[in-house]
Amino acid sequence: MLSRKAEDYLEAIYNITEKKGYARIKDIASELQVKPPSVSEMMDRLAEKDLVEYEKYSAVNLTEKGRKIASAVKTRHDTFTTLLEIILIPEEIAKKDACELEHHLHPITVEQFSKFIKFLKKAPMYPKWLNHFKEYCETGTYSLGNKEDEREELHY
Amino acid sequence: MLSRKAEDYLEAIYNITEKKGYARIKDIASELQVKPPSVSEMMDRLAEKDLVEYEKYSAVNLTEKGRKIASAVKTRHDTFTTLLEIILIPEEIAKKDACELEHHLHPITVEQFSKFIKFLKKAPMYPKWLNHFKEYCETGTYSLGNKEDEREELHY
DNA sequence: TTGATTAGTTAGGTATACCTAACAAAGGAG
DNA sequence: CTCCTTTGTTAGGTATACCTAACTAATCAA
Repeated sequence: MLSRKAEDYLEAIYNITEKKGYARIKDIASELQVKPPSVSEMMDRLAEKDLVEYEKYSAVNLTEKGRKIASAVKTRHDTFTTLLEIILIPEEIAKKDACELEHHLHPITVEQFSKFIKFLKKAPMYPKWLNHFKEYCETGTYSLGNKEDEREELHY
Repeated sequence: MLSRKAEDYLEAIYNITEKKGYARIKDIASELQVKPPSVSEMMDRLAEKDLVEYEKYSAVNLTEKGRKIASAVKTRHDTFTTLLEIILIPEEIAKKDACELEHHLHPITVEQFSKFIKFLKKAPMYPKWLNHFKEYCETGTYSLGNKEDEREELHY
């Protein structure tokens, strides 16, 4: 089993490689806010598990196996980013919290969150619904001006 | 700052104390699925931080400070249990995943999840809406028998 | 009240994941 | 082509959180 942190490193390498074609130790260190020796150490461990190709003093590449895991982690990450966006979490916080969420939840839970998001977004009323949630957050009520409206709009 | 695990121990002590009036080392160990020495060690650390009262060889009690933290963690736990229930996660998985979710998410995120749940549950359409989500999970569509219905019911 | 059982502690060890300080390799500029 | 800067590694240390094995305290039963 891969540790939470190992997954973080794979995802970071994946993102950096997407952006600039290759990942150096210092890129990974800066992405994950750790010092280079921590990265070196992790690369040794990931290389041992055949998740990265890594020659000392040169760039790091994901193996096919590593790339698959990274991409799965990224998908989970995107799912949770979307969810946090829906519940109106400020971007900076969402970024951090998506990282917390993307590890160690049961695959069924991740899948259900993903379905839930799709379910919400698919409904044509979704934008309106979202506004109502926004309003609910601000005012604590569903009220939309008058009771008639309220009764109407409650039907979400 | 308190570690994720320290919070787990506090919550466990809180739950056990609620149930049987006092918490023994072995109760905590069995609740958290660890061995007694791990509990002893953690109790020393929690006692040092004034979160538990702990005399060697006797029961453990939360201090006022510890009880406050434990109760806050429990509230978060309940929030996430409810959320996982809404998205139809089987109980056993939900139990584990709520524990994963209850730590280290930004307070704003926890608060918004909580508001989100209240928002969903407050709507009179909530039970029907839940059934539609259930159906969506099973069939992948909103269809409810015929197109007329579908158009109608899409308005969530 | 003593002796076995249960409960808890202590000592020592493991794994992860981080750090700093000191050293080594790579690569560009003169 | 050598020197300097940047980059990366190695060595050694820290903290958390777990474990097993061995020992000690507490408790209950005969």
